[in-house]
Amino acid sequence: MKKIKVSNNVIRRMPRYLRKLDELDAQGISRISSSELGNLLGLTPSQIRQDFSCFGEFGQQGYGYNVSALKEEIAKILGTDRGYNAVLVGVGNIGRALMDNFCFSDWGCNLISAFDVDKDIIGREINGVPIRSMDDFSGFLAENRVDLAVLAVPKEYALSVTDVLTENGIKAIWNFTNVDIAGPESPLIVENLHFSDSLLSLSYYISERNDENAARAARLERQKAAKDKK
Amino acid sequence: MKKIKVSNNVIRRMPRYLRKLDELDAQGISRISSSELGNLLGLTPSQIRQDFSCFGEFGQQGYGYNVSALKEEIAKILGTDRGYNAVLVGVGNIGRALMDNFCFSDWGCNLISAFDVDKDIIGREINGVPIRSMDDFSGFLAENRVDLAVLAVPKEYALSVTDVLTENGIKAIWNFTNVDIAGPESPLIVENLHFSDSLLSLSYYISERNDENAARAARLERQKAAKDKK
DNA sequence: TCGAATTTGTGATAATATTAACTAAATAAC
DNA sequence: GTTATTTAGTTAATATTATCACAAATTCGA
Repeated sequence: MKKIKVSNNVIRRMPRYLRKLDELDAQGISRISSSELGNLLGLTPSQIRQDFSCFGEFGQQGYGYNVSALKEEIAKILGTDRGYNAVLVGVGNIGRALMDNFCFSDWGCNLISAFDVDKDIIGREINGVPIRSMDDFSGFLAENRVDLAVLAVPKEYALSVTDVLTENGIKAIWNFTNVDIAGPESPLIVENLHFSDSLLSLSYYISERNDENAARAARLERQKAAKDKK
Repeated sequence: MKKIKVSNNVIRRMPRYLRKLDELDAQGISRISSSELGNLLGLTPSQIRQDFSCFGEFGQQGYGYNVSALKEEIAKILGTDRGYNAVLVGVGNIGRALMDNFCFSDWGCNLISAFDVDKDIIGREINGVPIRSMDDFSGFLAENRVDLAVLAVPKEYALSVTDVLTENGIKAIWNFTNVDIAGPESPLIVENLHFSDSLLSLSYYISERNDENAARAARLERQKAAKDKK
């Protein structure tokens, strides 16, 4: 087991492993080798073994990995057993969708409160989670451990609300706004879900494929023309 | 300008450049150097120049880059000028949030229709976008060019709906379900927005920092104890 | 107009990340 | 019980990515 800092790329793959293992476990599959897992995920067995080796030895030569044990290990590595408390800031459309649909507890997080400025929804509850006024934010934090804030306010407010969060001692933010809320120097831990970045990447890949197809078609066309001439 | 295949990492950075340039442009800043941009984004100037050099020469020695010209170039690289048509499949919470809040046209996409199976919402319109029945999906595709589908159905239906989409000739999917809808061999272009993966990464980084802090505290504690003893 | 100061684009280099090869342990077959 | 097979963990090799360094082009103040 290596003890050096684990790279970003590895961390980004761990949740995928976890999801796949969950799926296999649900299917009643109890044992898997690195090559089988690699086939399922489109990764090389080497990479999988190397990734796991960052955190320990979870397999058995000649056997492979026990699915449910490995699942537990990875879940633990990712911190799902730490019972982090989250608050949602901004109960607009996205925030609402998260409260309704996203099962925080599946991933070891407790969504303990939501906050908004809209008087019409303050005091209500969605899925057992109360919506409080931003005025009560600081007081709430004094009485509750909060490990992360889910930022889902309209983008115009992203920066000012981030200031409020940091002033109140929030150290980690799950950012759904389309704005970069922390500069390179910031001590905040920020995880961005920039929808537009994602869509633009997709747009690029579509364009790339279209261009390839167009080039291929043009080549065929030229060949055909040359043949007809002859 | 290099003509080799542009790497994934580069593509993932391009949208960030675009967003920052948009911001600078809105602030009336017309000129920027790679080092200034690097400072804003936490990247090295070299990397920025190298990234851009994959696509052409957009700068000017001794001057830097013209913000709005560069913005246009990058937008074009990402395909925002191609007028891609998108359809939304699944008008639940997330789908609804996208229709209400996400401005597809800002990124060069036209959301031309949504589809769902819920009779109560079929026939309605949100933000000018009509909601149709999945029964009409195939017919709609016959009459309209559709470049990508936004998949926002409950995860139980993710795979079966993906089958329907591919059967109907959809080649690219923006996937909001928490499920991997395409294996390694699939010809589909899939861009995933796995919320849970993102949250778990955040959870890891929080845990990592907590552990570091705990280790530091323990070290100080030991030092203090040793000193007291003496 | 000139010369110093900028700043790009790029080839060379350094650093990372991935893949392959190897070793040893465990299992399965006979 | 012995042997062939499987397969993890690890070290080495390869490939990819990021950074450095510098020539060439341009700007800008004097």
